[in-house]
Amino acid sequence: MENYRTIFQSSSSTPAASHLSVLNMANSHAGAEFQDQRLNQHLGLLAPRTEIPISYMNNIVAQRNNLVDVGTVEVKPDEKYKVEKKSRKPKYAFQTRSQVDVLDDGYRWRKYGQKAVKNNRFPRSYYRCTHQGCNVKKQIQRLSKDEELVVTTYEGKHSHPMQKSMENFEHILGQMQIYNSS
DNA sequence: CGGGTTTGACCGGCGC
DNA sequence: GCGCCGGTCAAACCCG
Repeated sequence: MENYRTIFQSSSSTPAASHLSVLNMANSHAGAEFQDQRLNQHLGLLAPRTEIPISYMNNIVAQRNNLVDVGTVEVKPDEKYKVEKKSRKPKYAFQTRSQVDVLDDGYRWRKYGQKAVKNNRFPRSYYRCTHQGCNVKKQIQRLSKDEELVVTTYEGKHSHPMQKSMENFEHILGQMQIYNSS
């Protein structure tokens, strides 16, 4: 059903590098499209002009041959992908190691659902951006595989600027533990 | 009262 | 067609 795939770093990495991993691609020819600016905006975490080391994300994409599809998200066949092409929204996931499920990412969210998902003891939570007319959603899911890992998935693009200051992002960045391939 | 969350119902897609 | 699964709705509820 989902028109994207989530990719995790192979777990065969060294302990030091094994924390993190993710990201996903909004479409099948992903790599080239991950300009920092766009990724930042789509994530909805940052003001457009903020400079942050999100470029690490690009490294992950560039190195995606070393990544492993964890299979948590179904991938649509190309046929269906084309059908949905015009209506597709950007969709990004990332993973944090954190005690708390919901990170303060600077936007206001209203929870509209919670579901138990198969093969996971933790429920998945569904949130919508509360800003009038803004259609962005996100899902938050803690993995039972590794209880400290929280996957956050953003869908859509905010139609408005972020209200809160940028400092909030710092602690998220700290938690993101982005895999650095170097 | 106004905004949020909780929670079971509902619904559509998909596989059998 | 049926049942499972994941996503959403919405009524009830909660709280400042």
